[in-house]
Amino acid sequence: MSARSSHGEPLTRRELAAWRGMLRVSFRLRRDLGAQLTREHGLSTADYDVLVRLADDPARGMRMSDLADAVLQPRSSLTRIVSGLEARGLVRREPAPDDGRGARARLTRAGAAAFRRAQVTHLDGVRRVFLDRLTDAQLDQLAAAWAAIEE
Amino acid sequence: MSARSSHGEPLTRRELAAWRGMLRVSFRLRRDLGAQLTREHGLSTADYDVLVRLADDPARGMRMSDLADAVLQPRSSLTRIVSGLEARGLVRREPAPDDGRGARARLTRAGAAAFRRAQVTHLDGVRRVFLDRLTDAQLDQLAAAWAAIEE
DNA sequence: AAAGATTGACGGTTCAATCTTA
DNA sequence: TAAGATTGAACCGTCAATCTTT
Repeated sequence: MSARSSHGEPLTRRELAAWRGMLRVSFRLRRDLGAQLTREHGLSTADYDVLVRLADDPARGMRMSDLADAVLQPRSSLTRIVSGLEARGLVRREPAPDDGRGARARLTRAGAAAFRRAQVTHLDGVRRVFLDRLTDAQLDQLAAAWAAIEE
Repeated sequence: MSARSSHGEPLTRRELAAWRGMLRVSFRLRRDLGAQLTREHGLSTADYDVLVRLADDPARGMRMSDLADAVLQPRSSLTRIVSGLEARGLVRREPAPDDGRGARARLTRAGAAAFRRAQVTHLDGVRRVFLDRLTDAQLDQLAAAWAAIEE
């Protein structure tokens, strides 16, 4: 039974299987599903993540700063992503109503429609390569693990 | 009890927790540990992955094509990565002994030493942000999930 | 013709510096 | 002075085209 490694030691077999497995699976899935989004909808994974958040509240949109935090991107990356979406007419920028420094990003009608279309094929992909291969118990185990890691 | 979603439907709460959690955790961990590698050792995550593989057999090294498959990178990406490592004296390229088209990449003495140094702080990081927060049972559950996903 | 590997060009990401308003 | 946001420049990763050897 391989237990746990400590400082200076290599990982045990059990630790390696859990850690390298996550790296491999998440890398491949993000890459393959991202390629599908690009091929079929012209969206990068980062684009899609932003649309997901904006679709939570299509009427009000979101403050640029909050949006950046929500999608785990630096402010500057978010600016590029939103600029790209705006250039394609999927998102509109508006000055923040209460704070002249800020800006809000909001889905356009076309953006909402594009998102709904992309979401259907994307979620089908997530089910096919991830959810359908796991039992209900495994989904709960994974969720518990993520909660433990994020405190 | 939320069961399973199907075509055209949004994900259930259980499905969302498992899927989004993995995306968030793997993205953050890869990003933060990668930043530490860059800061303290001047290596990208991709550099480190290549060194890990080459360190498996420091004497013989590895065929470029096989190395690319092992680290899940396209051939062209691997060429860039190895060129960078070679420019810093950590890796050496040699013509394949049996096949004039091929090339082998092999760790230099300095490369092996740099890898051992980086590995210590990297594995400490992996333990701190990932392994130490999970029970033995959870490690086994994760490993089983990765196996199910990869068939 | 096919396989191994590399290169040119492009898009995406990020840091540091900058601009604007509070 | 600080916060919100953007921009310039550099870096990385990838595709398509190319070169070399089989």
